[in-house]
Amino acid sequence: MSGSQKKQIYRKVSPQISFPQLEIEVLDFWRQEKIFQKSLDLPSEKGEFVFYEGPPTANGKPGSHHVLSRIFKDIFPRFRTMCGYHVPRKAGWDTHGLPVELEVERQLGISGKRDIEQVGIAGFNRLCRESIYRYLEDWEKLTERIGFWIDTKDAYYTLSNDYIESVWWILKQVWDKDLLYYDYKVVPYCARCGTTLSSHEVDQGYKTVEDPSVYVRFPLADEPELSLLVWTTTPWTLISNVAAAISPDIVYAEIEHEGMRLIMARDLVPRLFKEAPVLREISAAELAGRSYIPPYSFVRPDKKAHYIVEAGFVSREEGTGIVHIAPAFGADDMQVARQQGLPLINPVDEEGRFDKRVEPWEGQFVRDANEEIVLELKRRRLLLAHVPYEHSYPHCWRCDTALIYYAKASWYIKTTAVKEELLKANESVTWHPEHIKHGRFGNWLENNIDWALSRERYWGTPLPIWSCAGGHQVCIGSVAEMREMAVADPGGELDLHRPFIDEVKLKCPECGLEMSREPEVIDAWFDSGSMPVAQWHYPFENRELFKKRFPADFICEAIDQTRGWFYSLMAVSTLLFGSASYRNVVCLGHILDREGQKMSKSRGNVVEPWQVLDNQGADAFRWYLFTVSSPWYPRRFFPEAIEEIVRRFLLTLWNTYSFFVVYANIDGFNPLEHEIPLPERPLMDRWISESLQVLVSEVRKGLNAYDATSSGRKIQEFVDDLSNWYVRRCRRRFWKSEEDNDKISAYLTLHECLVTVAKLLAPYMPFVSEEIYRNLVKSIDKNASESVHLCRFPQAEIAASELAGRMKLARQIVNLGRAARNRAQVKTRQPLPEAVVAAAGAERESLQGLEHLITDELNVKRLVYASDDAALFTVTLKPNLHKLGPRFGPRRPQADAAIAALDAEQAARLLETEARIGITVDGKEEPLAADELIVEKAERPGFVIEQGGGLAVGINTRLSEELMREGIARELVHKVQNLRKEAGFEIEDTISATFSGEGLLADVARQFADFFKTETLCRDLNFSKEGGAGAAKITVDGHSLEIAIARLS
RNA sequence: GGGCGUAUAGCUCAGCCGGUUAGAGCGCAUCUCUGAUAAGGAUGAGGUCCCUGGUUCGAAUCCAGGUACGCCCA
Repeated sequence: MSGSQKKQIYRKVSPQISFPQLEIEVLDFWRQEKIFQKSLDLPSEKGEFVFYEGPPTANGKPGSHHVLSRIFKDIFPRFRTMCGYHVPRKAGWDTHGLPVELEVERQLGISGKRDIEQVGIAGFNRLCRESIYRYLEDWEKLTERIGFWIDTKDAYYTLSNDYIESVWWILKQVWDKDLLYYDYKVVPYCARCGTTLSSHEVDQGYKTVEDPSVYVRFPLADEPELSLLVWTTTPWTLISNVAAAISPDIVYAEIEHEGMRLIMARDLVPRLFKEAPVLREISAAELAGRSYIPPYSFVRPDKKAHYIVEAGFVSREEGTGIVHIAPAFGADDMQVARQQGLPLINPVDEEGRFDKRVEPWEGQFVRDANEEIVLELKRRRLLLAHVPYEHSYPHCWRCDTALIYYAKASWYIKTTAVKEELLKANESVTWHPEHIKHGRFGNWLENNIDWALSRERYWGTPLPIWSCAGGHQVCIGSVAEMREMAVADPGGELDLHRPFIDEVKLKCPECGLEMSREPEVIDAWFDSGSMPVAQWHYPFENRELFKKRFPADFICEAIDQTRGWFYSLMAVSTLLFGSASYRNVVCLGHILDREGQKMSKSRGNVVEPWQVLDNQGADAFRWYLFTVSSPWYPRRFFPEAIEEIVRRFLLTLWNTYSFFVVYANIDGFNPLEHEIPLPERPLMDRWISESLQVLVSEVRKGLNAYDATSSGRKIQEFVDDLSNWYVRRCRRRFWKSEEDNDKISAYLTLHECLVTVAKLLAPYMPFVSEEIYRNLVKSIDKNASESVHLCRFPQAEIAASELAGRMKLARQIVNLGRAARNRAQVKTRQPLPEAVVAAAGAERESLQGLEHLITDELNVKRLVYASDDAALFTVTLKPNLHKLGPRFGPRRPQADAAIAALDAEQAARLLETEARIGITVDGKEEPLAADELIVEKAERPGFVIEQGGGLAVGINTRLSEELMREGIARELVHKVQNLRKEAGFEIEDTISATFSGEGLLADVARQFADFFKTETLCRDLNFSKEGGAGAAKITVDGHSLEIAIARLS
């Protein structure tokens, strides 16, 4: 029977594999056969599993950090699909907002709102719309290449009219609940972009900067020789000063310093001055109400100002205990001003520049004026000290300009009114990792402030609020409503963006006057938070669909979305429905570079994903990200790390698979033609099959709990066992010539393992698992699913027995034996007479049936159990602290001593026979049970012994003549195998061999001719005196022989 | 200043409920095996388990305080 004449059942598999190449082929297959669509069309007995895609801003090329979130968004939906759920995956794109505008500003070479308006809003917004699509192709390409199955054909776009209309509807609901209001507030403001930033935007731009901190003197009006000492880090706000705040809880003091009399908090004096005598103490009550001479008087206040007020927020830790108040530029200041009826002085325009009232610095950006203001104060001898102050200060997350706090009117959503509901909604969410729930996210909700919704910008969802000169306002909730109320219906298709929407005038339902739209657009975060509703154009369409797909079972984004999308989703759905829009969140950590720095475009340390995808492939990339560490930990990433994955895991798996295919093709083995029940298969098969079943249930459990990491690691361990123990130990069963049950069992078992592993791996590594599945299953079974992704996820079928433990024991013994052999310095190819295992009765029993495995692996003739330990080992006794610690407590040292005093060997024997032994502690008899002591054995000379894990294995190295000759025979086989390999023969090729020369080697060859012929597939063995041409000379232990081989078949 | 997280071998990471000699992979050195493997195996070098204190018979593990780093807030 020659294998090569049989039909090749499986497609030939090369051990030389290019995974990227393979993946491209699989992608083609998916595309052609519409496998993703088919997976959505599968019968779904478990119902819907709802996934929401957090819309990325396609405002730049995707990087490796996007790969991370996109594959985690992929794995769980794939898994759920295989478990029988219907998992629709609608893509989405975040298309509005400042980033887009900035990109266009750059493109046009303009900057700021004035420029934009000069260009014209219509043209500008048209460019914004176009800019969105520029990178979309890159995103879609990457998405497909990494195997992220998401429906990009049916994506939602936040810029679409339908989407906007849904957002309007949401805002109308909020309006109707009276939660939308317009108010002055001091807000973080980017003067360059001319816009207010929401708190979650501010979060993204903190940077450490150095500002001038100044100590300034405010002379009292009625006592100019006595001054208040005031501290501030924003000198430019002194121009807008209206009051000085003190704390009723602080004791103040009058001090003398360089001839000046100053007032400040008593306890802070030593921090500022080495030597400054306290003249007297002053209570806050004494100071309150007194007037002082303001540092500047460019602007005349319209109300009483420049006196001392009391306020709660004044710090006793920092500064002087007296705080300068500029209501236009500080939230606390504004609050005090409201309470005290103080005026608001704001000589700063919307671009952050002083207006003409501040003559010396007119037109200067306020922060840039700091330095000159400090100098000017110094000239007037109002400045006492000027100390650089390093602190974390917010910057615009996009344009990097330092923000200023600025009194502005804008639209707010009163989220604080639903704070309790937000907290309640959060309780219904399962967070991974758990600590986010009551940590970062929970705290954020606890400290909730109203959502600053409006942006004085251009490219965004327009605020659907119109107002009239009569002071009336309406919020419209649909396009139809707008048309109905319009003075003149715009007719036809209307782009709901600015400037077109601004041209729509409404008739005031109350006074009949013409209403104009409020010019603002809304925060793009509100767009993204609206996606559960707006992606369906709900409630105008898809009412049923929306109900079915709300809330999401699963969402996944990086940790920076805590205050971003995670919050906006939560806030919108709570405002609308009073509940959360997601049930499970996987919150990913950031990807860091080799040095542990966050990857970002500005740092220039972004690893191009294509580099990895082209060299190592998507599966390796995915596997690395899934298994290297917990997904919520920040992880360092560099391309070389992926190479190890390929070598250690992918190739191991691939070669196991290729091993199967090579031999199954030689034997024409088709698993469908055979059936051998597991209990009738050899022990090795039962062992690996049981391990597989344990693996299946663990992986299922893990993925159900959104834990891809530990499940993945377990699969990796299994593949290692499969390759490096099962296949290695069972090789001969595959290439022996008899086609008996033993061989069939091996094939069946390996086939089952590979197929099941392919299915387990499908959500992780969708490409290679597809290849393995299709070749091993689909090619022999027309009725099988055409893709592994259309299969059901494996389910554990049999319970594990004690086999795993037995195998572990055997492998431990093998490990010890190998170590012993190594130390004995005898080549493994040289058979040795025996291995001696010292094992307890129970252990011996559990090794039954595994002995040949050990002898074979160690290449020894027999396995012997040491009947009397004392003959092989010296014995020492140790206390079992686990037991004796609790029992003796503080008396343990004495107990230890008593144990040390025992005769170890005698005691060990006693323990074995009686299972107990007595010691005396503090004059008291204390009987010890066997498990309260640990018996350790040490090597005795004469054997090479290794021990560990309570086991000991000795190798007997005595060599007989016969064993020596057998060793030589194996050496000859080995050399000939190498010759075959070098000659490039196929594994199944038969050969003829001619040995030339006389002496020990030839002699051994004759003696072991049969063995030699079987091992090397030699059909024709000849001996001659003289070597022919092409013969190779081999040498073993100083003896030599020439060998020539030739292919027969 | 506050919150959350992290800190274990040169690198990447495991170490549950406190327990005996703290592990794995990669890398390095020595040896070895091999007709599936780009692999496998053995041994070795390499550790202040971030620091300090506490609880305990016993702490990498629990508690408190601190340091460093990351993210977030003020």
